[in-house]
Amino acid sequence: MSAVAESPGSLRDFQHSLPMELLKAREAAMSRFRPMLRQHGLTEQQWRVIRALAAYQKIDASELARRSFLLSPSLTRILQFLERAKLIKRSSDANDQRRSVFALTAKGRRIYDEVGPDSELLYAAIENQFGADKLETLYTLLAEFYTALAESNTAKPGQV
Amino acid sequence: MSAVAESPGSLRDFQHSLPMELLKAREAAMSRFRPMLRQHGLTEQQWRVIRALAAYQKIDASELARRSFLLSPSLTRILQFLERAKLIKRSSDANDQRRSVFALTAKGRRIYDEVGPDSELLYAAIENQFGADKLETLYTLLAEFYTALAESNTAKPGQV
DNA sequence: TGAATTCATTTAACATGTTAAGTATACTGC
DNA sequence: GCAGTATACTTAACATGTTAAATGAATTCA
Repeated sequence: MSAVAESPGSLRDFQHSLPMELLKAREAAMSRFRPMLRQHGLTEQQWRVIRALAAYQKIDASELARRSFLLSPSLTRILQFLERAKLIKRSSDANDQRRSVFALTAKGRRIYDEVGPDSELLYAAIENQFGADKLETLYTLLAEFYTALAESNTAKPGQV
Repeated sequence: MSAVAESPGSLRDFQHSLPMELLKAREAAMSRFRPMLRQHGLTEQQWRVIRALAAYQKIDASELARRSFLLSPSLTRILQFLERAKLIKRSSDANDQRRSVFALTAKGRRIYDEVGPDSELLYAAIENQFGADKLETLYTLLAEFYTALAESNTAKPGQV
């Protein structure tokens, strides 16, 4: 009984697992952003952190983890990297010595202002290529999926 | 001019970047599979490789990379791991000395037969919770997205 | 046929993902 | 006010992601 894929059209056939389809779609998009980010010397995750910081000025690591959807060990390393690169500045919360709060430096904001437009261009190209309406539908469906499943899940990235 | 998020409802607002939404949806699903796989001593990626091998008996590394959507350096390491764990067996292609071909061992097939049903249960739960029809729509949309973008992309995982 | 090129896989180096454990600070209830 | 517990990170260890380069075997074609 060698388990060659039975019922080839079935939803959960190999190649058709949901996590893999999500991964493939994500990679289709990321393969466009990654080279651009790399030219600015950033990884995808570093850019997510910078964006979060650009939007909120001063937030602590926990909040950053939630907003950039990173697990705290990854975030710790990324913050160390960005700090050494002088793109962000760390200070400590006076009311709670456990917390560190972070903010973009002038250099960090400069990079944000440089990368932002490039990113918008790529998004626009994707929207154009796939169709704005379908993209909207996809966003909605993904959000619904996330919500439907997240309710009964325990731990998720960004929820340290 | 501190760049606090303008137009909060816009499609490309922070938190609403497409790669991140795809990541979140994927994580919502994977957070269910990961603990189950871990109980069997497998990672997600190792399981993807085993599934591919279960479906195709004997395939070379390039084909495996395509079907499990892994980059070749990752696949190399995973194959070394699975080989040491005696779940797969490597042999060399007589017609092309550059290629290695792989197959599940008896032990490998046993694990496949054990994990498969557990995996099906989790899929069924997700299908149940999100709705089979919406899940179908999501699959379709993801495939369309992937196709629409992949055409003009150059390199993708699994395409070494 | 043999130099040049392509192809399949591996190695290297660094960044992130994932789980578990550690450290220090804050909080809670007695 | 202090023991016990919870919280906010950080470190450790191992697996994978990502890019570039290396190695060795096939292929091409002058």
